[in-house]
Amino acid sequence: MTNIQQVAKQAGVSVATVSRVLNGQNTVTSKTRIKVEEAIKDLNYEPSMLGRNLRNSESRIFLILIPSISNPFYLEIIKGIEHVALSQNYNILLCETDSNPEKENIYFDLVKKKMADGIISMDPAVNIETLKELAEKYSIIQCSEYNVDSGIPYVSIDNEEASYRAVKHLIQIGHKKIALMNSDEKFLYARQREMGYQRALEEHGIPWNDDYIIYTKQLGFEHGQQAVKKILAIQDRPTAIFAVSDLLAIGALKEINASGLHVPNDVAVVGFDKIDFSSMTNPTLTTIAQPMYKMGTVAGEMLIDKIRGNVVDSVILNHELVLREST
Amino acid sequence: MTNIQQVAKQAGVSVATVSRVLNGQNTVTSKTRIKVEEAIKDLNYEPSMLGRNLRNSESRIFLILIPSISNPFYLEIIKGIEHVALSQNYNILLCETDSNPEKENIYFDLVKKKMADGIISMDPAVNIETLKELAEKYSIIQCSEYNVDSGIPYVSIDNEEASYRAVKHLIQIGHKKIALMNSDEKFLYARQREMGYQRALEEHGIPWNDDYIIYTKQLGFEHGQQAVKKILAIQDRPTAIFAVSDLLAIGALKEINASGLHVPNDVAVVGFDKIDFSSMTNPTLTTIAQPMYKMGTVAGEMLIDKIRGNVVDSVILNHELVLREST
DNA sequence: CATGTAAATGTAAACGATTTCATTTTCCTT
DNA sequence: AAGGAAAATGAAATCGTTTACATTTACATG
Repeated sequence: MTNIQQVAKQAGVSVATVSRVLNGQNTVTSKTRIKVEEAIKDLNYEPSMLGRNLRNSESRIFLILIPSISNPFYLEIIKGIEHVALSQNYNILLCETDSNPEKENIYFDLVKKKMADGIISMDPAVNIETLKELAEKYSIIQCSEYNVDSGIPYVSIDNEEASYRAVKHLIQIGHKKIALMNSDEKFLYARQREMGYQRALEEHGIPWNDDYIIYTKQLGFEHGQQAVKKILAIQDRPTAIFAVSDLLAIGALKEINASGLHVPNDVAVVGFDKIDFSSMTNPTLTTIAQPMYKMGTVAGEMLIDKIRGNVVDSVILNHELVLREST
Repeated sequence: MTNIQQVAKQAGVSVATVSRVLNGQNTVTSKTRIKVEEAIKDLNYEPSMLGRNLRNSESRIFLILIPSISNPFYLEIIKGIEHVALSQNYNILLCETDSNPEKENIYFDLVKKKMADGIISMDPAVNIETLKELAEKYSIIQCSEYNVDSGIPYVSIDNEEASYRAVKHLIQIGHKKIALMNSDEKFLYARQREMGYQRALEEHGIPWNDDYIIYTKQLGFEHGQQAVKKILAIQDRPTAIFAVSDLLAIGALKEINASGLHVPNDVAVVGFDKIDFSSMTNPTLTTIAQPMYKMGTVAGEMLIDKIRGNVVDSVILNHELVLREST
């Protein structure tokens, strides 16, 4: 493996000069620059990031924490992050935590060991105390999932408002018996979305019905199936369901179909996230579109800013209600 | 940031001893080991991977090349790779190439720059010449998608046999007019699966019909929709479709439903890959299960072997036909 | 107690880049 | 041609580890 010394020797200059050429500094005569460039080509030289990283005390790697790689919602965000990262010569290390603290710690260690320059956390189950502690010494951004008290900058949408709009839509097309398929209330977004649901009902004078709110442990397809069974079994059956995730909604869709009921005639369904698959179901799913790609790019930019030592502010992005066949 | 020097000073030993404690070498007295461990705790010391990586000339990072992060097929493989990687203190850098040579090169450069210790390529569109060249100097494994001539070790399944089994299943349940929804023939797996299709037909004396073979540009949902439209428009309409990817099959499913036909009564559908979503569709999809997780772990182990300088052999894993509602 | 051997520890040189500061070269001015 | 300022280049330190080799320590043996 050829190194910078050998290039310097071949070109008849010092390593400092080679380094300057490598980094495009303009204090190099074009004559010597050419000499160096030829030497680089002759020797097939590729500068080692290992040396450079040590010297610069950086790894040029972002850590991205996601609960599950199988949830398509995150993929689009990741693409956004990646775009920004690559453009600034960063790379991303994808870390699936499975909401498992042990795995989480493996990845946190990575930043302590200087293997990563910063973290973008999208894990709602992340140990917020650990994260806070880490944020004192390292650059961290929360994306989509966040915790205000932590003081860690975040990028997200207005969950309360989005949820309000979704439920209002159901009300406007004539529904009064609207179920909420929520995830665990320990998550901020779950509480926010429930508040939006509540506000929409109140505003239209629809009485509150505890039975209409079902909590699921996770956001997966199967959990949607299970939850909808409970909903369909309610005596005064709801005519509409608002699910806080597309995967839940798709699970519901499938189960409603299976039970012989028709979507949207018997039961209307609204999802949340606008994942790719939400347009592939039968019927296609009305859903709240989060600007996922944008969220990714913003998070990426925020992290770079933070790494550079700047103060960064949290950002709230706009969402959108996408009307499709399920309502 | 505290370094090994400071720990050594605090513990009253040399850096060599600290390093030995860090790496669990047994030539250290338990008395001094304890001294060192206390110093580490006192100073909150975390060894820097940057120094260590430079010294060891390694990055402890795997590069994983996938065409598209959105295709769930790859996710399961990645989980397998990750499992092995973590257990051996490696981390994975996920690289979505979009089958774009430019992006591919960005990532290839990473291994040249020592930012990665090896590559697992799953991209069928990878530039095989570049890969071959790279494989002379660096550790590379092909996973799922491969090229025999390249001489680069691979792990995959027997595509021809899998395809044969899928088509045979359709024949056995009474179908004679079986369409093949294939991807571009430039891919080895596409040619292999077509051969299996052909063999099954021949073996059962079913005449070949060129019209029944449709090629799609990509493996996405929309491509399945488009392709199935062509198939349904054929005069002598097929009663069964074998699609070489679940996403294609799911697209077909949706479109067949939309056209008022029934699956499997009017048209039976078989997919390939057993992605998570294939059990969420209506009806659920009969498909070929590839041992994706296993493929990942094997690929990971092969790569580690290769990095260590061993000779590694290619591996063919078993597949499985999963019967569900669509046939 | 001296001696030899094995075990424990230390010294210093890598690894491969960047960068500060010192030195040399260039080139303009008189 | 001499002098001086500015530009180009070089020498050497530095980043934080690991490890080959040298040295010291511990301990058993005669």
